[in-house]
Amino acid sequence: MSANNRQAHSPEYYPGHSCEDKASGRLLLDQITDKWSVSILFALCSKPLRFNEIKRCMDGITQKSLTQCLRRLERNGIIARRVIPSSQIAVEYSITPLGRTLEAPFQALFNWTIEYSSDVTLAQAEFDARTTE
Amino acid sequence: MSANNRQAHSPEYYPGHSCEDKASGRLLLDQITDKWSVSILFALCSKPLRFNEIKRCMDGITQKSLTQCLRRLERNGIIARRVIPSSQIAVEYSITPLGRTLEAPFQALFNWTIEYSSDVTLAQAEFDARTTE
DNA sequence: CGGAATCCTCGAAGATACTG
DNA sequence: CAGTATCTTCGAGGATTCCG
Repeated sequence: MSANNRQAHSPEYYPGHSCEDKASGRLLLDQITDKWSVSILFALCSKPLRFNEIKRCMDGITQKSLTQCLRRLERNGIIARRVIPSSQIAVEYSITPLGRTLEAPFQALFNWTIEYSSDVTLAQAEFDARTTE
Repeated sequence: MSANNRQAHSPEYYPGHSCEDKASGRLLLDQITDKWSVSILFALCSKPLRFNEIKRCMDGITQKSLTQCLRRLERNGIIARRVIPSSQIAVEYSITPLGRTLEAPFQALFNWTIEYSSDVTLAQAEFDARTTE
């Protein structure tokens, strides 16, 4: 807001929040807006899924990446991991109440991609044409 | 270098079913939810800024990363680049109408990080305690 | 001032193999 | 089935230099 002050080492250009909010906010965003997390969260929003079920949805993901992503989401309290004892090991992942609170913001972002994807595509084409000539 | 040895990374389009929407949506999300784009967009929401002004805001960003990020945002039609002829070259970056439509979804996400950061921190502490013992 | 061009590193992500 | 354990590669990102 009132951020006309320019300093070399402590930029204060942020509307309404302090530097720490901004930095930690971005750090947290990095944790949850990565390549797969949004898709995984959406998948789990409808119903709990098992490891390989998720893997099948996220076509192209490796087991390692999926494991890492699920761990991070679990650590951040977004999803829950439940081991189902049976003849074959089964692990069910489900969304937590905290994870539910992310559904709306993510949906808003996703809706944006749907609504404006054509505008973006058009802008890309124009940019590419402009820079190729 | 030969492309033979290189594993083509898996195609992102999947025939037919509902995952396709999410996949393409994710591709677009990857373009705009990267490490710096959100912060840059927020910065430009208040007012247009010049290259080094943005650089000063994004503490820690390198010139190269900033250039790449600005190019991508410009290509996607989110921001506009305007060269101001003067004794010294000046380049002003501003948000486009299309970019404006992203402000609300991003703000929602950012507000989430503010609102629930303590919950996440708590979840992390519990997870770490659980997995250390 | 606002970049482009190089060089370089370092860690994320892939491939593969093994296990409870 | 749901992972772990290694090894390797590869490319994004940092540091530096130069330039209109």
